Amino acid sequence: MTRTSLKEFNCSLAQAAEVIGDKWTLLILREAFFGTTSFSEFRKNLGVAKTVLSDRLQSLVDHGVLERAPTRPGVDRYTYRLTAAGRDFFPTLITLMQWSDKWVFGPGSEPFCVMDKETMSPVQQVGVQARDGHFLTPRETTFGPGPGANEETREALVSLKPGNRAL
Amino acid sequence: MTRTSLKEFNCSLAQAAEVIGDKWTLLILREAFFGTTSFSEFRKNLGVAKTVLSDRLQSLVDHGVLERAPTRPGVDRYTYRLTAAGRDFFPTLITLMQWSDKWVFGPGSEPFCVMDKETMSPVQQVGVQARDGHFLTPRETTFGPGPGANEETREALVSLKPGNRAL
DNA sequence: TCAATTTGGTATCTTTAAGCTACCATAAAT
DNA sequence: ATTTATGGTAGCTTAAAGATACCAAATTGA
Repeated sequence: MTRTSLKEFNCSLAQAAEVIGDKWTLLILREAFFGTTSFSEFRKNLGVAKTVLSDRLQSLVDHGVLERAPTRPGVDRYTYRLTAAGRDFFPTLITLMQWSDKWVFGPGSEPFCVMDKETMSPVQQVGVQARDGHFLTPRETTFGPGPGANEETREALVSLKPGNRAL
Repeated sequence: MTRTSLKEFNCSLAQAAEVIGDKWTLLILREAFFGTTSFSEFRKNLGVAKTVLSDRLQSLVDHGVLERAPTRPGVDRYTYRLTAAGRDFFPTLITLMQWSDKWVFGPGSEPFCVMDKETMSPVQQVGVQARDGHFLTPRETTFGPGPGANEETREALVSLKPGNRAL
């Protein structure tokens, strides 16, 4: 009855879910982007239980999203910092924020504003773009096997015939 | 000791986390985008426990991401379909997939490929763009209060001085 | 300089959620 | 007429969430 792990899924989304598919993890990441680096700062800003914070930080370090380093050599104070892989979650977080801004808070009630530092104008709505740059709706896209698709993935894909897309 | 709810957080990310901050929910959403609409199909494709599936589908319906409708009138067979809000998670899911493609599977081992249906060429890497369309790294962005920022949010923002961004 | 506080945890315990098995009524297929 | 699929609910066991207590080292304040 062990909790099912998604590690064996031949699916990128499942792997991402394994890394950040958890409420506190998402908020810890947000804090990291805000510049939080120490255990106590995370705790103060999020109000999360120490045990849970400890667990999630460890998991993020294990997954290569954060790195833990002594704040000063020889002293057991630690600094958690985003790795390159961690910084690459930036579009994900922004997209999630924009979703809530639109569907939870609604236009005119957004708590935060993310801006281009240079011009101080808000960033664009994030979207999926075709090669020529125009934005695509889900209906205008389709899925195919990638180079790393295994037999199972291929089978799953043939069963979703074009007409099967219920979007 | 009730599990802390994020509903009261004046933060878009927290609200999004409340809706999809769960592994199975993310995979259910993926399936919905693949065109899955029935309880048994979700179950077959994901291998998730019925109780958990039932719970997550209900939550997604409650949050307005999916809608449940009788498959045929008067018969208790149901069809789960993405709402407009649900379809708006498309960029989020694609961004997550692209993250794993890069950091978990690596180039050349991607299980799936998302394509523009018209040209059958892969979609672009999703990113955060400035008004003029150029892509922004986290370091090139900054946060400010939005129109819906409350006092707590404003206070949290002043404490993150420019130099405080540890990116 | 000595006490108080902060930091970054771990250990233990209780409550809550995950997920397995069994069951059930209706509907469709054979 | 019997079997199989659908869309669940109930009940149970295990695992995770989160509160509390504790601790040693470092830092601050009087």
